[in-house]
Amino acid sequence: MAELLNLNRLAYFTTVMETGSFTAAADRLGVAKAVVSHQIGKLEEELGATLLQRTTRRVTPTEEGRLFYDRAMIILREAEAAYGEISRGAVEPSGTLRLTAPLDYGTKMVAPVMAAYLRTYPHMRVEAIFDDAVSNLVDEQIDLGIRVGWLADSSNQARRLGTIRQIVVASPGFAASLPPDVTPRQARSLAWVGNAQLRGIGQWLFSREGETVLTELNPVIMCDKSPAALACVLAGIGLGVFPDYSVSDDIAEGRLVPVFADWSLPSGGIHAVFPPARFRPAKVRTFVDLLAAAERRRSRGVATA
Amino acid sequence: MAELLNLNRLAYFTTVMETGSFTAAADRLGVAKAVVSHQIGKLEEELGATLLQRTTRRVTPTEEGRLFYDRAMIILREAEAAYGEISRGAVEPSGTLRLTAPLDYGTKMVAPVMAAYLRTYPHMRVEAIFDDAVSNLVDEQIDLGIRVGWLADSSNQARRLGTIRQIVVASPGFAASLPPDVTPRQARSLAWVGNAQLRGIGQWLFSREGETVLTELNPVIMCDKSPAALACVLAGIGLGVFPDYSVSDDIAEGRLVPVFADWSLPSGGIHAVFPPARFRPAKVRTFVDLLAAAERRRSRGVATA
DNA sequence: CAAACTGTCTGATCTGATCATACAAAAGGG
DNA sequence: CCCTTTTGTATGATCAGATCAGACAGTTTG
Repeated sequence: MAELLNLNRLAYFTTVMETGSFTAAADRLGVAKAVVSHQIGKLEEELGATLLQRTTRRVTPTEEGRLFYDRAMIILREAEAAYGEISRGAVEPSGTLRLTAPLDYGTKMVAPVMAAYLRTYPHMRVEAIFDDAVSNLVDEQIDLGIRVGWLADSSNQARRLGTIRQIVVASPGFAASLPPDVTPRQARSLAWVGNAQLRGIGQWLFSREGETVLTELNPVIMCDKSPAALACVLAGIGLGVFPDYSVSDDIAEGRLVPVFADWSLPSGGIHAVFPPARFRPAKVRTFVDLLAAAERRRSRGVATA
Repeated sequence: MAELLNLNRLAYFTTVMETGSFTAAADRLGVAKAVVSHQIGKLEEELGATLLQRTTRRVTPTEEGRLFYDRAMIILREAEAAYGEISRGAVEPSGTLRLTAPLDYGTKMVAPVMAAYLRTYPHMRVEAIFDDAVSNLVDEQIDLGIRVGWLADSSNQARRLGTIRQIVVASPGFAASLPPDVTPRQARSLAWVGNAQLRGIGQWLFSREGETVLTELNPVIMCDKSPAALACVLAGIGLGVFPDYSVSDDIAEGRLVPVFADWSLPSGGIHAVFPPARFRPAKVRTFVDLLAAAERRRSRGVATA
């Protein structure tokens, strides 16, 4: 495995074969005649065979030359195809996109984007892993991770797609049972549905026009999965804190109502995180663009609602 | 057709893929780690895509990397095969040997060597052009030319295979009709069969132990093909001058007898001439070796006869 | 926490590709 | 037959880029 073949010389050789002249080949390649002459000489030396019979006037291939030309052309075509395929993949999505997203955000936001993505790029394949907090993008060979909340990772590159607001909601029935002038200050005395998915379980910071209230909630039920917690709130068990995207439909259709609507909780970010790489494949870039657009649409919708 | 792809980097990449490590790849390639790192980086830059995910601890291919590896392996295998095929051709005969030889020498000497050659290298093909004085080896794509007599060409490389002696012969019947003490001095008064193939038609220089006779012959028949001239002599029309190889059989079997046996005519050379080339293919080299051996055998046979 | 190993970076070095020019040989034109 | 043009090659200067040795930061392992 000692000596490497210098494959770059193949292009010189095939060009000479095609043009039938060193001078013409040099022109086409944009180098000096002497370079072509030298490179062909080196190639012949490597092969230990004469490829081209050169009179001062004409250059004709030997039998070896003709044989080698066919092989060289195959190699170059193959190489061009390989380079093209990969380089095109940098422009146009191709292959399989492996992504991961939190379950609730995934079902609400990512799944529709996946559908749109597959409509736009029908020959793509998508593998989605809907799980909260995936360990390692590199080990799992994941192209794209969606993280909602507050980024913990540091080594991965990330792009912010949007913002989540956390909203306190209750079923209309439960909301009606609350005192009309209730504020977060009475939070501890109310019935809460806890959601282990969101951080800051212990304390929540409510704020309104510079006025802030830091309070502990008092979960009467603690669920470790968002959909379960949501189901509890829908059932009228108590108040719950959820990211806007997961309750917006229920609010719009009257199944839930916001509570403390003029107060706000700390907002988190929605981030796309990528494994460390010099270049971002098109399949990832386009998907993230789609998702970001969906996020912008959503935030406008929320803003106007 | 502007930018050339640097195909040499493919070997770096495949080695990293196979060893699964930059360090191991560097070892196998016999270069520094930094070189491999740099070359892979350049390759990824050329492609505009990341091929290998590298943690400090492990290196895993991306989807593009795995895809590209397959293509790269095909290319490298193809290249190795192409180089091998040609390089092997420099050691072991392969392909087609195109040769040219004079008709008479060809039928007597070259044809048997061709037979032996094909027995030794059964997968070879030979194209023989039996014609006297072929114009241009390069234009006709001829690998090997046999020239008998006196070399005129200058630009081609040549190798001397042997010597021809020219012999004056006659049929036994015609020889019997000659005066027993006839010498070349009486040449002009004898009946000659002319052979346009041999040069020096006009005058012949006979020599014996320092004694020389320059004389003109007197052709009663002039043939432009050696075999025809030979047929005339065999028919007893007159004396003829022929190269030794073309009459040795007839002499041995008594159909012809030498005349002026103790005189000699200018001897010529038998040469193998080659088109200008840096390297001589094995198919040519081996054939010439065989022919040279046959010539040595012949000259010994003549010497002992 | 230390040791070993990873891939990458840095600056010096040097191979080898490239260039501009000159040249010999051959073909074509007058 | 001379002259011009065009061929591929030779030459020496120049420069890009490959290579190397060593240092480095990060991770895994014990």
